Amino acid sequence: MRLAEGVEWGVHSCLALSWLEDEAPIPAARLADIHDLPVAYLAKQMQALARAGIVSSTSGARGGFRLARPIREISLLDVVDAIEGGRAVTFECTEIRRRGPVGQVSDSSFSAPCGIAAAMRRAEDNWRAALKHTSLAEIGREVLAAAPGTADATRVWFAQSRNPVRN
Amino acid sequence: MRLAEGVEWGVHSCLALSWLEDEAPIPAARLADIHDLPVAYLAKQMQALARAGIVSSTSGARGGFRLARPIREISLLDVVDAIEGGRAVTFECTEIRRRGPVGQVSDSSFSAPCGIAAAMRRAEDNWRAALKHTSLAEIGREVLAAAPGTADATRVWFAQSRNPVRN
DNA sequence: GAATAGGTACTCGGATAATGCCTGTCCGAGTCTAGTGGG
DNA sequence: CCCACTAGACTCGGACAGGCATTATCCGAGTACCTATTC
Repeated sequence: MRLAEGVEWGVHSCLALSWLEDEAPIPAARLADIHDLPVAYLAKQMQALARAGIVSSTSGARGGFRLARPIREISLLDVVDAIEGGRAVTFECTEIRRRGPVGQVSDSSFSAPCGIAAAMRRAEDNWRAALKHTSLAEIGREVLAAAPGTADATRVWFAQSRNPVRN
Repeated sequence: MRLAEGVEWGVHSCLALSWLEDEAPIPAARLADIHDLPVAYLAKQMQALARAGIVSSTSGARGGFRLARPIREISLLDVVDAIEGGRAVTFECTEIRRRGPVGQVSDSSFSAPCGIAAAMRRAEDNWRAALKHTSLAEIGREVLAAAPGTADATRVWFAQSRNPVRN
């Protein structure tokens, strides 16, 4: 069970967008350059973030992505759900309790959810609660605490490459 | 992100083993019959449980599986880790923060873990703690509360099919 | 000189292949049982 | 009658394919900008 790595990309990209607080949107290609990621695939993840309303997209020349709301109002859960398509459900009960001879014999009403599913649901709720409680702003602070120069370096690199030399 | 469905099978099988508290081990084929599961694949899951020390296996005629310890001493986390092979890690940091131009520029020591990984780790710890706190005995009680006849039905069916008619 | 129309380049968006993991299956090694023959 | 041996069958264990989700990619639709032409 592994979370899609697009989550990591999405969070880092949102952090970069917050550091590059600029009036102009930033295209996916530029965001991909920052972390040396596959352009097309990151673009796909950004589309997911746009659909979820985390970032807003602008088409055409000088277009790109920008944060749709302050980064402190974006939770880690928002990004996870956006990338995973809302199906970030760790456990899906297949109701095998109903199958087989025993399931046939005990005709009990299965209206109550399976005990396994209930327990898994409780654990998953804890997981989601922790993710919801964490904002990208907090994560950004942690990232900068570990590597303080990152934000400035991002800004410097972006300014230098703003008008790239054409061949 | 979906948990392997073998987890559900493993838990139900362990519950069945606890209900069929018998001195004799129960072969995987019999366990598979209970819930109408693919025999070979369930056997594979049972092997994983055996490797993890949750059940003990006996080879040869009259062989099979039995619980290695009381069911109240088996946590849901034990089963999840056993089936998932210990790699039930929801998030794996690929350290993209080091890649790309910015990562190169900011030569900061990356000894501290990435902020994203840390936040994910906290959420995952909550998840694992909830799973660890839940014993299969509790789940069994919930299952029986929902469908009270299950345990008896399992015992009856097992006794009836103990000496199956050969063709 | 200013405005407008057209062309061009750039960007997102969704539709389309390739890869890896989970699912599913098979056969061989080992072990216990049961039957048989001998003491 | 009891014991040892042998043959048989049963069970687990690990090695071997198939299906599907994730990963990765591409091309088309739309938009803004820039340029050239006209008034």
